[in-house]
Amino acid sequence: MSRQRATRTGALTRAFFEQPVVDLARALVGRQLVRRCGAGWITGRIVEVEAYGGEGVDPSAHSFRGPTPRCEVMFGPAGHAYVYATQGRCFCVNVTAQGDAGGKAVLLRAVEPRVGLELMRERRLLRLGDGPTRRELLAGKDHQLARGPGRLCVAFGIDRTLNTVDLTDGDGPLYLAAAEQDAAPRLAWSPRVGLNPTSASFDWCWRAFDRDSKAVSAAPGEHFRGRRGPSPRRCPARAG
DNA sequence: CTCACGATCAGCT
DNA sequence: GCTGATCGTGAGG
Repeated sequence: MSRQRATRTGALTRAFFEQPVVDLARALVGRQLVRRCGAGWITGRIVEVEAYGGEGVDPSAHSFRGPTPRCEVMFGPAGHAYVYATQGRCFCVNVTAQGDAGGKAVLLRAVEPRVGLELMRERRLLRLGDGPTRRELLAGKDHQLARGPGRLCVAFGIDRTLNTVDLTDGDGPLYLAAAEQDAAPRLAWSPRVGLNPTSASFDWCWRAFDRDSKAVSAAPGEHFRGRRGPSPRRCPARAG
């Protein structure tokens, strides 16, 4: 899978992103997310993602009913950022997949911090009151800095101004780079987080995560009010 | 216009 | 571990 040529900055090339969306999801786990901040950098290792199947395929994709001003970028070329505000409080960042097929993208759900921890901590703390979450970060639980799609965007300074940016541009504000040399993650697959467990698409195991990372976020069904989903083991583990 | 929605935090049990 | 408050956008009346 490492036939992608590294550029000067190590940015992944367009061909990498032009894969079927579930394949792209699999391939993204273990790669590095790189955020340029002025003279400095923030980087981390992607440990959890979700594939979204696009127009007419996936009822939980923003693109299901076709392009809207919000999700338009999902209908463009592969390898661009789709950043949206989830009901106000947070942003989420997605990576667009094969551009000709209509609205397919991979949501980045969690990252293990590598470089720029101080800046990430500063950004997270800026938005917190004096509660348990603040105390956790001050106690050195760095795996919590970018655990979850909204927290990831806060830690990396990702907001709607980065919507549509080209993630293959190693000179840009945000891009994706090759994995560290050691890291072939042990992958597991599960239903996506936050779906109603009674919905048909709950059975699609389109969430991929690194079984060995503490930075992986919620279990499937955890955020769905009032009900617990079936165990992830119900999903056949797919070959990594 | 109203309504539903998802991720997070704080506060409580 | 659970619950309520909160926010911006899209969809429906």
